[in-house]
Amino acid sequence: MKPAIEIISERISDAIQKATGQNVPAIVTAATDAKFGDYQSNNALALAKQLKANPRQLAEKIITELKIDDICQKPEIAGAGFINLRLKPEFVAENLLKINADKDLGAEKTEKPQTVVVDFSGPNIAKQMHVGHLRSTIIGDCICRMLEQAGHNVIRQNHIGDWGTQFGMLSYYLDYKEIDAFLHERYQKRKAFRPKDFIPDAENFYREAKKLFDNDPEFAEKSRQYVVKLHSGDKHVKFNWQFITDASNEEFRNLYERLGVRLSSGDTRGESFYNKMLPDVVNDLKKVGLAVESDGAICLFPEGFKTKEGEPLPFIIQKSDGAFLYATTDLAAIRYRVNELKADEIIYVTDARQKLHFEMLFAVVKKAGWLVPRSFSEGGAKNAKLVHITFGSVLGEDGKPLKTRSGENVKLKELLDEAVKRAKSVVEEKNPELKNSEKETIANAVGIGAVKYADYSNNRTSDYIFSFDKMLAMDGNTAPYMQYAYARIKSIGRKGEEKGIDTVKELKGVKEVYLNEPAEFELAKQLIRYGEAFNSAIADFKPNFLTSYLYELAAKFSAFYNACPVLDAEPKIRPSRLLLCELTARTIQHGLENLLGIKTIERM
RNA sequence: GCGCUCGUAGCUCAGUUGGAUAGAGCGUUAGUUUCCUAAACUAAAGGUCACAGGUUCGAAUCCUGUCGGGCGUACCA
Repeated sequence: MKPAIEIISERISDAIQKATGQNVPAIVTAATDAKFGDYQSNNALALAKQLKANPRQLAEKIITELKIDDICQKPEIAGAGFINLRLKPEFVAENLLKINADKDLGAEKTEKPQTVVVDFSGPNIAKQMHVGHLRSTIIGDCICRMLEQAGHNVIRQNHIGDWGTQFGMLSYYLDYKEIDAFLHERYQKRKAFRPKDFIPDAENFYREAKKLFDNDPEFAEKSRQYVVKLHSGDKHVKFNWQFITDASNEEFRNLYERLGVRLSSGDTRGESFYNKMLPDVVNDLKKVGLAVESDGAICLFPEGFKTKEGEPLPFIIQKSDGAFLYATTDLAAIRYRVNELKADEIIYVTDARQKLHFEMLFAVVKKAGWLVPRSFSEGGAKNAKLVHITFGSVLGEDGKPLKTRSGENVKLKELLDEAVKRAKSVVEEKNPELKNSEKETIANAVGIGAVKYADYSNNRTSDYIFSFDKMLAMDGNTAPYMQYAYARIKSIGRKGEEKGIDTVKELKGVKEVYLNEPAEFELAKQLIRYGEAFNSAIADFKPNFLTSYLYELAAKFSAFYNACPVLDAEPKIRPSRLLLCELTARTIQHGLENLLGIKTIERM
């Protein structure tokens, strides 16, 4: 089902074609001010410049050709040449019934589904996830959910850091401290010892190992040998590696589940997965003359990148000691995704600091011609599209990157625990009579939802200041406000039952929609715009377009709720009001749960 | 040094790609409850869109420069 704004755009385009012979895309936006109507077209202003015509006269010509009386009232020309459009209540009412019949409430499917690989989250094994992983994980998940909603074939890839020197270091440390024997024993009795219980220890081990690595040359040397051993498949070292990897993955899965992020073990393709492909990556690039040696390292020099000294900036794919880098792994991953996963598009969700790396990476693979699957190298298949989606940092109240008092990264688990704890105390205060299990459910939904919603509601590209107080506030654009609006609607259903009103039956029987009260009409117009909001959110991968739509919806619902009794309405209009409630609840639920992965609750 | 990015109300942030008198929330002030969850609603006050030029019918948005913050810039990811 097409959003109103798209139908209007098409009509405007046609009218311009007829009036001027110009074939231009329509410029239609939501009106900047309610007094100008619902939508406005600014085409006349833009065209007048090109055609050296008077914009108001041009607007006149356009609206005489404009066939839109099935949707809008008579178009008005205002100001310098704006065409203002006001939706007809009949059109809104009819659309309300249409979205009621649509399980996706007007969110459109794409005409050409693509295979899209989304690379996100990417934590490191042997370490707990921290705030630094929050944004990639949840923004990446939201992007996947939106693409899936649009009908694309989405392949999630969790590029975890499970290889490299830091692991050799840790693995050797286990032997050095004779911890491995302990592990072996425990690992045999898995039931009594879950690998994830090991993670907090692993982190301390990691810290100590790092200290030794930096200060003890012998330890450092041994660590490097362990990397080589792992590389060559040494059974003992491999065992240590596997144990830590399993433990970490279990920990990650727990967090993803809590966060409502859809990432399973099947989506994991860590650095280790690509390890065996790395020599070929380097050799193939050498063969075609793109990779050359420089200061002992194997590098590529994509055009347009400079060092501090103004020299060509290298993209290093093999260090002078022979080791590979993340650049090498990323190259191997692109090949795998293009050739094996058949990606039409690859999306990377990382923080903005990695911008340069991805610009260089993309330049290199384009030059190497790796974006066309090998089986199509004679031509035919088109280049896979590469996209780097960036985001800003999470800052503390002091405006600096969020850290604990001791200067460490804040653990994601602890952050979520705190949010849930705070939500719990609010529930205790507001609704002490609820069962404890329900309080827990509410606290989890609200606490975790608040953290996610706060992130989503900020512009993805800018930094934001993390504040429990703000994200858990009941006023404003927050998860609790959205969840509260939802819970109130659900409460109407329950109250109706108590009063002996069969709301389900009345809803099924609704044939006519009454939008006579301003609050009803405003809410209805917002409801039919869900598809429009979805389209703009997915176009730029900006979740904040969705949250601001949902917030406006909830605000309009609250105004309606205050102004218009539902259960006590006259029998004639009650079904119509129930429909407004029902559609609001479904839209909030669809947006929150399907697209943002935030739980709604029946009661709070 | 060079590159990227940001600077919008006291605070936290939007601003749909160049449109009309720049919008929300918090906070402040003033109201609303015999009524479906007041975790709500209604309204008011609050702005040199960092600064200075330029482009044009029109600029928070585009171009140039200045000031200020953040990030990146050859073997970490």
